[in-house]
Amino acid sequence: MLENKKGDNFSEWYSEIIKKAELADLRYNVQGFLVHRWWSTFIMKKMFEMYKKEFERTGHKEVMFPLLIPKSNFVKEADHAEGFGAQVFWVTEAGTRHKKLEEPLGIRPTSETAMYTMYSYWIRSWRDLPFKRYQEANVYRYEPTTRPFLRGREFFFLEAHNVFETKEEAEAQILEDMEMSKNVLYKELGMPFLGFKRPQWDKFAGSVYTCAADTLSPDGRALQQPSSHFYGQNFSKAFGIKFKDEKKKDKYGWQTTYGPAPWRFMASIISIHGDNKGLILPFSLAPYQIVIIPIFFKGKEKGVLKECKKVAKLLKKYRVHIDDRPEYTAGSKYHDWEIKGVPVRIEIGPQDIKKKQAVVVRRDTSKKHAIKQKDLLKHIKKLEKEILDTLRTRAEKNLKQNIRSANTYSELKNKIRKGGFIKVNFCSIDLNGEKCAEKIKEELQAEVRGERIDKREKIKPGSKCVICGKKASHVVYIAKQY
RNA sequence: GGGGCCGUAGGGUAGCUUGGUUUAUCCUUCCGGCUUUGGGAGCCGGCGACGGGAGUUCGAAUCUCUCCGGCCCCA
Repeated sequence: MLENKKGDNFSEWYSEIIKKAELADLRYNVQGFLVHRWWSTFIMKKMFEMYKKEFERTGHKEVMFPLLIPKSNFVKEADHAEGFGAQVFWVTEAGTRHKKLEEPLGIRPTSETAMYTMYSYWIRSWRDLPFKRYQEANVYRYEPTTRPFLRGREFFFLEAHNVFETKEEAEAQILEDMEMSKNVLYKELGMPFLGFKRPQWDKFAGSVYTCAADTLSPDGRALQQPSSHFYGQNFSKAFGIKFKDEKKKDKYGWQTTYGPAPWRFMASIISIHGDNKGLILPFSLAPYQIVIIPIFFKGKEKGVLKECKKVAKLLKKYRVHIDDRPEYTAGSKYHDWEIKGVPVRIEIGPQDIKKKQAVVVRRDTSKKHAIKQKDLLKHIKKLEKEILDTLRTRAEKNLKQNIRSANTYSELKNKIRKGGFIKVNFCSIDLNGEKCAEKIKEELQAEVRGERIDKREKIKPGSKCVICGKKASHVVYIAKQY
């Protein structure tokens, strides 16, 4: 059992789990840069793999771009340069004598300005389009405050950068992005989210508009997961990404990007699925999917261990680990693997050998069953699916319970205190709604997350903005955020 | 970016107010040995620390400044 309870003190619980599950070591002395231990590294690699599969399925090709961006590239798109300016680390000198570089090199805070100089060389014809590329890249941002897996100065990231012939194709990509988010986050990882089109005042620097998936943290705050940006022709004009169309005319490409961050998925995995015993991992992510604990009794160690190996062999299609450390008792091993979130534990002792069975304990419900060895593989297969379903169902129930509506400002004020998403009528998610959003920010410390894009929500005629009382044009969701 | 708290072995702590009998407390981890294992076992022995720098002082874990790092609340 952890010292902090998830429900009582979420922040402390979160820090404790990171330490005790050996996800990260916080003792490295550079702020915002995290040392990842093997357990979290393995989990993140799995999430990268899942995403790479999605990218390949949807016709993206993988590339690798340099970390450093010359200043002259970085400033080409004015809004982007302004939006990211304060967050860029600059490399300005080299060597023991600190020789000054001729041009400052920015460490990518995101890779638009690295990639698009090359895109302008590569894209010449309508035949080159659609042009869909992605890369696995760490990005670096000088963030004022940092938290492990939530906000870092080094951020583990995938970014897709696509170019299309038409606006319509580009906007369709935003929906495909949302589908990828759903496939990975919801289907594979059991993490439900809401898809939003962000208000204009909250869009990515350089974009026309931004869409994003928000998960809900157990402390009631929204956490932005993958985001997509529709760039229109902002970057293609700034970087000269032009092609000849079928009528030999020069045209600028229409662009989108999509950025899922497995690093931040870790934050949601921990907080959404974890409990007071520690992390809970679905099979797809668990470095060890099954841990076998031999129950040694004096003089019977060899037989028990042999039986464990036999069972491990039956389950060889899974990542099985036999924890045969003799210097620890069974009980302490249970705790170790519970904190780390191993989805299934199997106990094998002299009793089980006699009965040709194994004791199977699932991490999500703590239910314990003795299973005959001949049925074991089938049983685990079932558990693999059931555990993911349980996690997803639990999370979904929690999300649904935390979406509420408010018709008046005082109702909003009241409900937002408990956290979650509050659905309201709102004047506008264009810039002229910003004043109302600022009021929400100042008085309620909450944000307008935007209107849903994964679900059509029409506004009823005659509806009024919950803040200013003027005619409402959007149904928006308001939440406190990370 | 604003505010608050904090930094003593691998982890958690006592000591700090009032500078000096401190050879720096206790628990845990770790190492060696014995013993034990169905929900955090026990005994014996051992290793291991005052975040960095500067200052005040006869003397600094203790006071001052500064840097680095961490946590919490808010933006």
